[in-house]
Amino acid sequence: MGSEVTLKEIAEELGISAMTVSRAINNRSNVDSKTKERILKKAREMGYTPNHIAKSLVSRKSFTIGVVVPEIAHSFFAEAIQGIEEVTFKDNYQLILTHSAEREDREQYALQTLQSKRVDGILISPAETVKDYSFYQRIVESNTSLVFFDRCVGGIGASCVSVDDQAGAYKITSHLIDHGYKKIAHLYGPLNLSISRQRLEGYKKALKENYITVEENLIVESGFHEKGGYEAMNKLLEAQKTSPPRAVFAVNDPAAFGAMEAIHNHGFSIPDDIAIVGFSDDIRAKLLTPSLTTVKQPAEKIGMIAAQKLIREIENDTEPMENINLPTSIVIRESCGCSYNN
Amino acid sequence: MGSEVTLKEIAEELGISAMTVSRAINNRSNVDSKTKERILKKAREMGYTPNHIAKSLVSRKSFTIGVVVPEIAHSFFAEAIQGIEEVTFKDNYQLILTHSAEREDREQYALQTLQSKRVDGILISPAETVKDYSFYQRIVESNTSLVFFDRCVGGIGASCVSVDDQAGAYKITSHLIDHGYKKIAHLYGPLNLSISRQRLEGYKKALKENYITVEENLIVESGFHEKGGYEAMNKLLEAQKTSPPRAVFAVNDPAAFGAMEAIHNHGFSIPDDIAIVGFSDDIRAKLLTPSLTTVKQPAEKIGMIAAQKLIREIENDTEPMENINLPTSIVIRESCGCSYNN
DNA sequence: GTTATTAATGTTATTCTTAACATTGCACGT
DNA sequence: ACGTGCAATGTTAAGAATAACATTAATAAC
Repeated sequence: MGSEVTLKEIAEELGISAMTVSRAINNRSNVDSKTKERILKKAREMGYTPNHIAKSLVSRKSFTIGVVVPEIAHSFFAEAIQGIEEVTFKDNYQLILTHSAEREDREQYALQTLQSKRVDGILISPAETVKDYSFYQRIVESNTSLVFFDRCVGGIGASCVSVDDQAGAYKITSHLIDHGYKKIAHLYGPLNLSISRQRLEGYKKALKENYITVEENLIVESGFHEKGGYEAMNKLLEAQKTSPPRAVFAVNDPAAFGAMEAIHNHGFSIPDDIAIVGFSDDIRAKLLTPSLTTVKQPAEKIGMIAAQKLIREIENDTEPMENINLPTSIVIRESCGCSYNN
Repeated sequence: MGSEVTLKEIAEELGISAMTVSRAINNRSNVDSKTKERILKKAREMGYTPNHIAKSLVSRKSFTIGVVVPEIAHSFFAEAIQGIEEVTFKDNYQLILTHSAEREDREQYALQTLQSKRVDGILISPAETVKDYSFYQRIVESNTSLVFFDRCVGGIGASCVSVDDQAGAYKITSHLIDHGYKKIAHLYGPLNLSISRQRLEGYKKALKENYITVEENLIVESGFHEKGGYEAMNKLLEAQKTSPPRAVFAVNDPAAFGAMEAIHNHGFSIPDDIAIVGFSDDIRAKLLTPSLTTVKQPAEKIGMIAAQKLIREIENDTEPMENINLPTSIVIRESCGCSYNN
């Protein structure tokens, strides 16, 4: 934050008041066109840059949006952030980016900092470990706009933009059933997050509608990451040693990647012995051998729509709370047992 | 930016001055411990959050760092950003993230906005189209710390953190030569960026040291992205129809991905007909068939070191300008012709 | 020629916090 | 008892910009 030129300094140079300079620079009416030109010229010469900090203090508006994600370097979030930036850039908002590393304490710290910076609104995808929602509640009550994306927390009056997780899970589980598989396992995510619950529901619904009994011992918690997927799948294969599941639906692609490794390590072949599908369409899904059949989430679009919703809530007090679910599509590749070219 | 509690309001509630409240909250000495407790209790009750905007105005320091990248969703930059955030988080700086979409006008606009927001420093990886460096010059002169990362611009007195591109290019080209390949092409990036020039130099150096003539018609511009790599490789294969190159060194992995597609489309096999190597170790490199031999850049580490350097420059006026080159390592996979397991 | 009107510009106060200086009041030494 | 010293607290101004109100000067209207 170098020493910068101020309106007052321009005014002194020209022997006029700071107010007139302010008016000229903000292109208000009621400034003589000659004066205005003199001012703009001098401002350029002196290298004036408006001070948004002072502006924000006066206007009580920062044109800044806080973003909190569990991981920046995960392709879904990186793409979502890119979508968010695309929208906020157009509307002249800046982005303060923080990441929680899936830790509740870091997330709370980040939220506090964002409030101190007086962001106009917050976009958040909560850490998977978060149990205490009172923090979100307080933010909403404090009159800072808050929009969840991807991972939603209901019941606190904040909007959420996500995909129709249940429908996506239902569709891809049905696809496994269409292959003729009966013994289908599910690796589920943290149940405090609605996306995990929704995907679990979609899985169960597909089984029930096809008269397949839901077996609780085929439903194992994996979390959202490779390691958890690997461990969960190992556990499942150890427990079901005599008759492993014929197919697996993992809560997301990273968990599926981990599970695939476990399946290989147990000497099974994918998809001939065990088929597997994921959820996300991670950038790596199509490159694996075999490539992973999965549910495509429009990550960038989720980011864009969430940002648009947030900006509307910031700029319009009567904007209603809303849950927006974008449609998913299933991406058929090899790991489900379909033959696949490309 | 909701209506928030101020120091003054706390002070009025307690019938004391705002200054004392400020002192208590900032844990200064010279506040009676009983008073302090009363203040902290009341502040908690009233839900006080310090106003960093007002603080910044007084202290002329924002504890904010601007980051400008060409693309957020490219794995290298996503990882670098994660590294940056890791460091800035520890030192209590916040990150304002912008992306230029490889466009000079957007980059300049972003830089202007960052200056308006009075960031304490800027980390930038310039867009590949940038021709005019006077903008960077002015930022440095205006006394805002500026550190380049990955893509450097020399001669304007700003530090840069990158990898030793020339050495990396030299190593991987030498590896191709060790395979016995003689006719080795290079797809190069925008030459206004030093990383492109350095990699080109490393390539040439390896050829020369091995008494292989550098043939200009084997050196084709591809840019940094899939599409450019695809087109450049096509062009090369059309031009050299009778005797295609035996191996290709692409300026980065995305360009290599594009080139691989072009090679396949021409009916050649990788690596048996044409070997190819890249630079970056993109998250997808190991998953391709064949997997891509490449130069590993420690993306997250580059981000961390760049952030550390910037913070040192912000906090210490005498911190010297410095070019930091992190070592690269080559990652042997299949596309170079090595057999490879894993 | 005098007043009404309005465009152009200026002044003051405000946003929230804190640095710098000012004041109060108590304990202590002699 | 009286100033000294210091801890605790208060007051004022500053930081950059702007809203709200105030003033000036010039033109228009009669």
